[in-house]
Amino acid sequence: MEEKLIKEIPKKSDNLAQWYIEIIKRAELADYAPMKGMMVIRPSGYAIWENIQRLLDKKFKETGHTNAYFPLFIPESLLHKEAEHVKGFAPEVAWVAYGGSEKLQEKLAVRPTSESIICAMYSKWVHSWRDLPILINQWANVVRWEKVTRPFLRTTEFLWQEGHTVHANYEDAQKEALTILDIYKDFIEKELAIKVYTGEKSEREKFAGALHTYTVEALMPDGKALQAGTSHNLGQNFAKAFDIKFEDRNQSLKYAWQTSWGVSTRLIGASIMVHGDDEGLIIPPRVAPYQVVIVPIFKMKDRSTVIEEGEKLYNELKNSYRIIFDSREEYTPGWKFSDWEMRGVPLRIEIGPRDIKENSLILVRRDTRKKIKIKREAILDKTSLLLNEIQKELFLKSKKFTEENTRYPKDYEEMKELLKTKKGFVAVPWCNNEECELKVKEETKATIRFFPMEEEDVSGKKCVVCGKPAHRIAYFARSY
RNA sequence: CGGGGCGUGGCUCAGCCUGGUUAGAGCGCCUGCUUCGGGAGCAGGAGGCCGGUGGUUCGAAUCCACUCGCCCCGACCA
Repeated sequence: MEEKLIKEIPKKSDNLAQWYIEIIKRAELADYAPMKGMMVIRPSGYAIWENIQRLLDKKFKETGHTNAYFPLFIPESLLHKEAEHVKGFAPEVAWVAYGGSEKLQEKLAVRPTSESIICAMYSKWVHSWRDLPILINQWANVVRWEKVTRPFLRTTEFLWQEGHTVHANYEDAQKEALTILDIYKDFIEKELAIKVYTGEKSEREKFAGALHTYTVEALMPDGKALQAGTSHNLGQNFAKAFDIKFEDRNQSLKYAWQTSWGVSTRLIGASIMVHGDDEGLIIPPRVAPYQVVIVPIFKMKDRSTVIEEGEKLYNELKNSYRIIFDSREEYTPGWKFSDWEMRGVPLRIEIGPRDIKENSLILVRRDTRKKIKIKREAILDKTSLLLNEIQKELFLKSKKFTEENTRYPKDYEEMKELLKTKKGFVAVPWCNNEECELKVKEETKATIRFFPMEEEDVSGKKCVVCGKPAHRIAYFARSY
């Protein structure tokens, strides 16, 4: 039992990076495509994404957003309209220069994000204050020519949603950006069971062309932070560049205020890393492709009875849960146990002659791997109860880890020591000076991940690096 | 993009240093029988232009050059 069953995969605790890519391949979430930096999201991985889409999309709709779809290609001239934006994305844009054998008059960028093409359309659609707000989201793929790639965490092409909204004033845009930030936090904590911090990005780290960038940051088991989602108040930067103007109630012409925000398939990567263990994946019940697996156990003479009872059980549960009945005969029960554990199915039901005779069932939680014997008739209640408990406890575990690895050093020396030995987040008073930020980066490789949303009182406190009066609390960490 | 490592059946690898008939193992896969409450057993079987290109040689998985891909560690990013 204590012996490691998954062969050929390093222990998560020994080598997170290796474990991560091996488990993705073994659990068939994704596979490497024959092009550099690209992957195929296989059915098991895509099912998680579909669950993420379904749950998030519902929240977007509830808050007044609608979906649309904009083109994959962006003419070079459009991409260049907002100066900061181009500068930020230029190194990682893929270009189309030919249509068939004809050289194009103007190169087309494969969208690295869609601000420019969407803003070009918005400038046609926005005329009056009555046209506002525009609250559009799109589910799409984008391409960024990254140098270093990792499945789900950073690939050349990835799937995401990007919301793009237009408002009549700063306050409305700001409110939108923060509403979305809350949706992201709530979603990641409740559905993906990952503890996150929310905060604002520093000038250096903010989105190219944004006024404010807000972020949702999660801590991975190796102590590195992962940006799990971002929400930007774009101010009027894009409106000015793309000429998005409207006439307000007082008949004066105003530039519009905008936001954009997104989360990507990176969330799947975060979930894999945060919850998995040496036996494989642990997928939070709320997004698991299969929430329950039924494994029948039988000797040949019991076969038909057990299969029959198993099917009955399956039929009872199939309308309430995503469930699979693994009646394959070419594998032994023990093999199936390990296989489904590796694939991260949160709950397993074992049914065999003994259970049928005793009118009972064995349930096994993926996270604790504890066997629980229950009355046959309690199965609906118990399934619901256990899935909820697993979901909750996965989050509590993530929360505990994140909080235990968030530290408050007294001075710069201690901060450097913590970043070197313990990793995780360090929260320190900060002067808002980029020089100090760069110094920390140089000496510790850590960057400012965010300034927390809940403003802390820093009066009388001094910047941990330079000793000048502090403006805010900053959370530093090494990051993905 | 710099430093390091690795490419040999589906997977993990041996063979390479010191070139020489038919390229090996374990796992997986296929067939059959027996099994089945934590990765079952036996018997038989299929599957490989040794990442690619070029060179050296009578002869290359093995030596040389180039190239592509993947992983790890650093500089940039969801």
